Amino acid sequence: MRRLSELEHVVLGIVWRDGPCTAYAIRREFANSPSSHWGGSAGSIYPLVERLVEAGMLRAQAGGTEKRPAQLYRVSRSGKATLRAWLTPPLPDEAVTAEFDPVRTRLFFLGALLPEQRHLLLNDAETRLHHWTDTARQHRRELERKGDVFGALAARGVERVARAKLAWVREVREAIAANTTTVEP
Amino acid sequence: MRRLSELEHVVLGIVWRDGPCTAYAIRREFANSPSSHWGGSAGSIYPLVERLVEAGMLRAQAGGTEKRPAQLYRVSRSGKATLRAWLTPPLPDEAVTAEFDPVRTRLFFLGALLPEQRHLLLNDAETRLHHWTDTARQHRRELERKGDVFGALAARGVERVARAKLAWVREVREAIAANTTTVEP
DNA sequence: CCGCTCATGTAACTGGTTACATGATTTA
DNA sequence: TAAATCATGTAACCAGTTACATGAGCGG
Repeated sequence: MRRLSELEHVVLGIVWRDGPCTAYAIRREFANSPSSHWGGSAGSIYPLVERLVEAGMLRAQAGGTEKRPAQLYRVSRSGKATLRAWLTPPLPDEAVTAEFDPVRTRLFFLGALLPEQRHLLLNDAETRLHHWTDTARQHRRELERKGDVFGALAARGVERVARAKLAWVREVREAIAANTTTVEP
Repeated sequence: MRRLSELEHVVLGIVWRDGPCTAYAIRREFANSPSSHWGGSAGSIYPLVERLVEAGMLRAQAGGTEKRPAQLYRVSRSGKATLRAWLTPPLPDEAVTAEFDPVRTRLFFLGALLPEQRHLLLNDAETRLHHWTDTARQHRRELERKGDVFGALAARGVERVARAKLAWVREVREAIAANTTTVEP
C-alpha cells in the first residue's frame, strides 16, 4: 500500500487505543475533539477504514447487539507495526513549522485597517483566545479524569499554545497602542 | 463572486502590502515564508489571481522592462474593501481552535511505544522545536529590519508558540520519566 | 410519537498539490 | 557556459468536505 496519510495514521491510533470499535465511534472521536482540523466526515472515514482493512492494517469483526449489529474494527499486527513506525523518529520535516493560524494570518495585514479598528480585531481575538484557554483546560482535565495519561499530556500542549497566543495578542495590543500608522482609505 | 477562501484573502493582503507586483512575486512570498501551510504552487496562484481580476478585486497592468515584460497587479477599491471586511470582527468560529500539529497528534498515541522509545520521539521533537525557535526569531528580526511592523508582530506569535511547544515537550518528558506504562508488543 | 443518537454509506465538489512545459535573463 | 532565478501557465491528481440517503433504537 502507498504511504498512509496523517489522518489514516490517526485512525489507526484511535482504533489501537479504543479497542474494537465501530467506524461511527471513530467519527465521534473527531466530532468531539476540540481541534477542527479534521471533521471526521462520513465521506472520509468509511472509505478510509475500508482502505485500512484492505491493506491489512485493520481487521473487521461482527459485533453490537443482535438488535443493532455493527462492524467492529481492531488493529492487526501489521497495523500496530505501522503505528509504531509512524511514532518513530525522525519526524517528517513539516512536523515542526508554523501551522495555519487564522489570527496570525490576519495580523500580518493589520496595517490595512484604521488604527481604531485594529483594536476591534485584537479584542475579538483576545476574548476568543481567553475562552479557548478554558476549553483547552477542561478538555485536558476530562482526559485526565478518563485516565488517558498520554492524551492529557498531548492536550497540555493545546493549553500552553492557547496561553502563549493570548499573551501574544496582548503584547500586540500594547505595541500598537503607541503606533498610529495610518493608511490611505 | 462567492465567498473568498482564506488563501484568496491572503493574496489580496500581499498585493495590498507589496504594491504592484507580479503573480510570481506572490508565489515567492509563500515559498520564503517559514510556514508550510500553503506552498504557493503555480497551479494555485496563477488561476487564483486570474479569478481575483475577474471578480474586480485586482487590476492588472503591464510592467517589467521591455526586455522582460510582466503582469503587475494591484488591489482595486473593492479589493481593499474586501480585505478590510476580512479583518473586521467577528473572526470566523474556526479561527480560534487547536490547529493541526503533527507532534501533538503523535503524542496522543505515545503509549503505543515501549517506554525507552518514547524518549526518542520526544528528543527528536525537542531538537527540532529548539531549532525552530531560532528560525522563528530570525524571521521576526528580518521583518523588523525591513520595517514591516505588523508582520514582525504577527511573527512574534510564531516565536511565542514555538517556545510554548518547547516547554511543553520538556514537561511531557519529565512527566513520563516516572511513568513506565508498558504495552503489549 | 418526536427528536436524538447509532450506524453506514455514496456522489459531487473543492481547494489545493505535483508534475510538466516553456523560455528569457541574470549570476557564479 | 552552466545553474539559478524570473515569469507564466496547464493537466492530472488528491485528500478531504458537504450534502444526500437510509433506517433502526432509545429517551423524554
